[in-house]
Amino acid sequence: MTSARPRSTAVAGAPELAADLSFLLARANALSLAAGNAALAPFGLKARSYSVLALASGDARPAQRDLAEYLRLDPSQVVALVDDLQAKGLVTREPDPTDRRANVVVATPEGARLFRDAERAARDAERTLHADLSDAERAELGRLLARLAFPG
Amino acid sequence: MTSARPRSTAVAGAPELAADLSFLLARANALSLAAGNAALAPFGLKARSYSVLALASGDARPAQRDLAEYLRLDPSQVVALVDDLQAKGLVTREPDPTDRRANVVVATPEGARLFRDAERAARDAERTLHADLSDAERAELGRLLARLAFPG
DNA sequence: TATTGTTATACTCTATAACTATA
DNA sequence: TATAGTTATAGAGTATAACAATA
Repeated sequence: MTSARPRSTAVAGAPELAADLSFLLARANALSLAAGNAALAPFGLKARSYSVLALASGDARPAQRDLAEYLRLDPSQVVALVDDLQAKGLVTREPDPTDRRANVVVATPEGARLFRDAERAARDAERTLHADLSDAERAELGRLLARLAFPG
Repeated sequence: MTSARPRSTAVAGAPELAADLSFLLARANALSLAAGNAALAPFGLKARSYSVLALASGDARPAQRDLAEYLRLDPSQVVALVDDLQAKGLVTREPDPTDRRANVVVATPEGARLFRDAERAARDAERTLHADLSDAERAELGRLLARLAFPG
């Protein structure tokens, strides 16, 4: 017979970290990332590759350097992510007419289609994970997080 | 002469991810983690070891398994973290009188002292990072994040 | 001179399985 | 039979430096 594990409860109420925004951010992100990766797995994507595909599917026509900045990745990591997506036929590297050093990353039609399907699954998973927040609270959280994520 | 990089701006305004709570969470966390690790480096700590030291400094008397659950780490990672802190004389492993399998992790006096100093530095760094949020907004963000971080 | 993309390398982090001692 | 801690190991993620082509 297992006891009710009172120690665990004590830790859960510990004041040392519960008031720490950085810690809450880290823990919420860990849960979100795990749920997101699980939702994206059937599409052969992870959070990273999904993000690259998302930006490649839009109108921004990002160079790899833009992806690195926006996603806070090292340019060398972007190389590997784009290599992988390109090998799967989901994105292409197009020469940037205004800068011959740069590759513009663009989704193929299949890539754009897969992104739309994956996006729906990701949104559903997020909705489930945040089920106990109201729409207004989700919107407020998004506004506050955006100010932390994009200062200045 | 460098141009104003209009592409970057276009990506920053891309609607594909900007509305994605998971993405905002990931990006905000990445910035927070980088700032936190930088602030903790002078103390020989990182976010992980700081969190362990924080819980060991409180009254919770956590077993390693409690630390693993609360910090969302694998128990084998906790072993390495506690080994490191113990080698530095900041925490000790005490036998749990109620369960001879379990080690209770407790801060030494030096550990508790270092934590207090590190905590101040971490709080200052966080305050700087979140300078454009009001106290009320910070509190609201904490409430919302706590509900994501500790569902149920 | 500086920047984009690339490669190579090393380092950290993470996930998994197996083992021991206890429960 | 299950759990706490440990060990080992492999894989993923991250950071760094160097290079060729181009700006």
